[in-house]
Amino acid sequence: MQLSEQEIVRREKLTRLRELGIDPYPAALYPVDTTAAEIDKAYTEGKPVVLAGRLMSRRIQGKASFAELQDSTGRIQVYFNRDEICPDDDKTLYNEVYKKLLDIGDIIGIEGTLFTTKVGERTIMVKHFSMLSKALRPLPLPKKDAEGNVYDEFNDPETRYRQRYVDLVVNPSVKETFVKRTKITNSIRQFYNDRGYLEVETPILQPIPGGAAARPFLTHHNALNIPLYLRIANELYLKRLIVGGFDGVYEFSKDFRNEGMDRTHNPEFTVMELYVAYKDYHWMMDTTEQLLEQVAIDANGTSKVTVGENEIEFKAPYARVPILEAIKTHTGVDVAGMDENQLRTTAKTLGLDVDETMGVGKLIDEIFGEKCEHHYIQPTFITDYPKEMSPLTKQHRDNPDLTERFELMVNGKELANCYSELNDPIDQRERFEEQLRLSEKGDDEAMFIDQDFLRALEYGMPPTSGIGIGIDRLVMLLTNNSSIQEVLFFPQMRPEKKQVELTGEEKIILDLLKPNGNMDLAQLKSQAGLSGKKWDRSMKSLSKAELIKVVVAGDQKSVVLNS
RNA sequence: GACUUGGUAGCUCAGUUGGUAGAGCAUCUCCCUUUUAAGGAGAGGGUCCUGGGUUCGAGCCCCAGCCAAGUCACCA
Repeated sequence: MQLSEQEIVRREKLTRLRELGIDPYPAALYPVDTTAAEIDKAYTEGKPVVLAGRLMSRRIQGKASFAELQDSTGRIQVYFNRDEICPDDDKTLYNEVYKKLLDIGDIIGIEGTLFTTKVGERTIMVKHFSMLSKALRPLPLPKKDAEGNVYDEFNDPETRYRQRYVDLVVNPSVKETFVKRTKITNSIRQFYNDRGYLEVETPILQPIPGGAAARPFLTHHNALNIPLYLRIANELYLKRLIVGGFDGVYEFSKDFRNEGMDRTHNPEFTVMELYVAYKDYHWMMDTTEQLLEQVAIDANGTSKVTVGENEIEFKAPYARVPILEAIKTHTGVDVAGMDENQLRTTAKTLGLDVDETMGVGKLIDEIFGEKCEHHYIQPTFITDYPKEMSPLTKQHRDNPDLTERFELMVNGKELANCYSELNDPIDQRERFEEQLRLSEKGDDEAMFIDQDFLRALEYGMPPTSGIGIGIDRLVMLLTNNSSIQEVLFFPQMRPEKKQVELTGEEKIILDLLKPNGNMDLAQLKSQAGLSGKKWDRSMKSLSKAELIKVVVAGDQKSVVLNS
């Protein structure tokens, strides 16, 4: 491995620390009794404290030095004075260990007392310090001036996502986002638990990927010798639990979809799904607006949130607009009652790109998506979707062409999706069969038929309302982030390319091959002049790294350089 | 998948018409006992993303590729 100058220096310091009898990675616990935030909150002049954290900056002035220590709660200034740390004649601990062998990024423990400097900064006067973990790589060092301007910000998205640990250490706002994410999920749990709903866990590995229309990830179980899919949704399992007699169940479901990635899509993402028996979608609207108001307040202290240019008010109640009315409002066209051909003509008139394979449902969805969706900045329930696009939803009580479904739009995007769940097993079977026909027509997103789910429905499922809330999108809204990668600790990335390190022997072989690109094996071996063992090892590792290939043609063996 | 932009020191970034690779911070040496983007003096540090090509000469021009971001397409 090629080390940078600074990494070499830090490794040398590691050796020197050990020579001085200091373990740079001690095993014993460190008796921390406070945190940076606690000190700030309950400051008492002269109070003795013990705390630990990462050294984030240093201002050395000869025999005294100020530094900043960062723990999980924030930063606190610490003061190292030579004669405080080394009261005797031996000044090694200050002059050498502190000044020379400690680096920014090292994790240390300190014992000291609180005091206030001439400039008025609350500070810890260090009496003893301990090395707890030596950092061998230098951290990026963003700096902030008195006005709060950040200099040398660590902001390259690729490095930030690949090395989130570094991002978290140096960018406090990143940490805040993730703390808020947990506050949000905790708030939802609290809200549902208070109402007596049960948090459950259902299979992630599913033999039939049901409950949504999406391309699944496929894997294989060796012992059973069957294909298994990573779930694209957990809906059908939660409904089985409603059949089983639970009145309310919810799950924070990590779902997986094998589709494109962009600012709002990651291959794995989180949906909170809730199913409650004896309720309908009107009840779910009432409940959801209450939930989101509470969650916004728990996360930010207010029901209002600024998202990009918009201010969004999560205070209940939210507007409720039937989808056909939304289309009428934003296009001037009343599409109610139109057949497929009329809708297609309408869509074309509106300048939309539609084709012959689209049915009534997809056409309406397309018109809404292109012409209406982006208008709904404030939370709005769009209701009563056409039947064709909702195979798991109960038919509308007043209109057989529609379903009892809503999507919650916020900031021009879908945040949640809810149905009065279809519980008529015969209707459900017919809708699945319709999906099967779509699939045979070439719709690769049509749903699979889950026979066991149908069997469960045949035993009887109470009328039930279910909702799925996109947690990543909710967190994006409540933390004002426009990219899903900013709300996932470890967003999916293409793996970094391995740096292939060649040994001297491997380089000799490659250099011999370079002029012609290939060579007779025996000739190459004799020219390389390596021992049998070294030859063998080098050739194996070069082949494994796919740098060379051995080609056998009858008795003729030759080595080819891969381009 | 298409297009656009980017990849240069540990970090953030300059780099002119193609002519020996730069700054700030960080690092190292020295000075400095209440500083805070501490300060002062000096030094070291580079696979210019990778591989080809053009050229006397490429960080810069051309071709191919890798990685990322953005936009679009796809995606309930």
